[in-house]
Amino acid sequence: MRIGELSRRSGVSVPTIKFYLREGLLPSGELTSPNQANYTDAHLRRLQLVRALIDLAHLPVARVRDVLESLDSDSLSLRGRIGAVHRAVTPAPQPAADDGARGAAEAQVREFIEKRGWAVEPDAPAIATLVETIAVLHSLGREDLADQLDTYADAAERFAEREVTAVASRPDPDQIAESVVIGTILGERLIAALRLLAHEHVSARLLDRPSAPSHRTETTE
Amino acid sequence: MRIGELSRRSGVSVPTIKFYLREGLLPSGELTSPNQANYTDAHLRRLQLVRALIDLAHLPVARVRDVLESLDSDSLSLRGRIGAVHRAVTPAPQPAADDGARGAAEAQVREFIEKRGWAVEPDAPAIATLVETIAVLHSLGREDLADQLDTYADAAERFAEREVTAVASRPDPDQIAESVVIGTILGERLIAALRLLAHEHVSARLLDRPSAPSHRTETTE
DNA sequence: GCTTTATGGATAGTTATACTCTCCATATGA
DNA sequence: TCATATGGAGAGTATAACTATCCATAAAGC
Repeated sequence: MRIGELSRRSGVSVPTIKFYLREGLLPSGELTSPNQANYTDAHLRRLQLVRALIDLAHLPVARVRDVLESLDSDSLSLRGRIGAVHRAVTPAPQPAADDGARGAAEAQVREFIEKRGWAVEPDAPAIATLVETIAVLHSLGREDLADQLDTYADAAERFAEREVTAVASRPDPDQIAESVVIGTILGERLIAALRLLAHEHVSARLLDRPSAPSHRTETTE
Repeated sequence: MRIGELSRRSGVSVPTIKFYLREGLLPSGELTSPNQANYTDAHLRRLQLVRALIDLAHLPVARVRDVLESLDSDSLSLRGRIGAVHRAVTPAPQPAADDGARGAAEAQVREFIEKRGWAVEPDAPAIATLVETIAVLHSLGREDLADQLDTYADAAERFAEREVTAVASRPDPDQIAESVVIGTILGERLIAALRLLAHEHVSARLLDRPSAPSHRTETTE
């Protein structure tokens, strides 16, 4: 197919597709003449993935490129791929806590990882995010959340076990690579959305039922 | 304190603080004369919260303003506040799936919520995100993830129960409001970071141990 | 065969966001 | 008293993500 059909089928405008081609988010089609190229279903699929990463996961274009590059390099093992996706997806966090709080958080995280027996590289980008988040939680007085790390980690471990198993069982290496990307990034959105809904449900159950008389914004059930 | 000290103590530059004042992210200090104002520890704290939302949660300034407005309106119940924070935090997702996939996803989500007995408003923003995410998962061939909704929801419910309880037990209504914001937004980062670490750990355990000789981070298989 | 539309490729322009800079009249502090 | 800081307002800047315009050529419709 040519760019027009690719555009129609994906819902992405032709100029935007051209932009993605320039930015390396989409490989160019096979040229049949100097100004005609042939795009395949693989291009369509890739384009859908790009839109998912940009529109749904809100990754910046530069990060999407990083993700896709690691996806296309076939010299990586599954574990290597997972690491590459993590690095592409997790930017080094802007420092948002003061150094004191960060130091304490670092110690807490180190201890936590050791207690858990988690085999992770000490410079994994997620660790920096975790440290910064905990440091901020402490300086904002929500140490209770930071102290529940194990509760969250238990669930995270269960998720990870299922997810890694599911991904590893795919037959085709290309599918594996793509699945890592999709599962890591869209899975996060899924969990976040469900958590918000659960908040609504639980707050309705715990807070409206027992006492409180009339709310306005909400229908009282 | 005056703006200089606020800047030194928060690590935020004076021009940026002025920008936040203009944008309504920070209430102005009490004027003692036409060009002298007095800032308090509450300002410092608010500023730290703003930086956390911007640097750590990557909320755009306009969203931060929405969040803080709902935080400052004291006419809302706890449940109302939670809803307001959700709305401020969850942008309507860009359509990233085709209409067919979205329709199917909508049905799946409706059924799922009913089966769970979750009392949520049908136009909760998280539902739209959930629908769009599931639609994309389907059109990218990862229906297995979308089919595990209950696994994720079980965990989300456990999280929510703890979190809502913790927040509701705060004595001061102002603290409650702020806790909702912090817990909702930073809690998500916490969970996401732990999930990534768990991925690393689990992939090391499941994939390196069984067979493969020595990985270093790359190659082999 | 001829006109209209579409295409690949390149370059320039646009919009939005998040600051950052410059002024100015006034206030503070050494 | 005089350099420095302040509140407030307006203009300027950097970056990201498109969007528009050109052009020579190719395909499609008549």
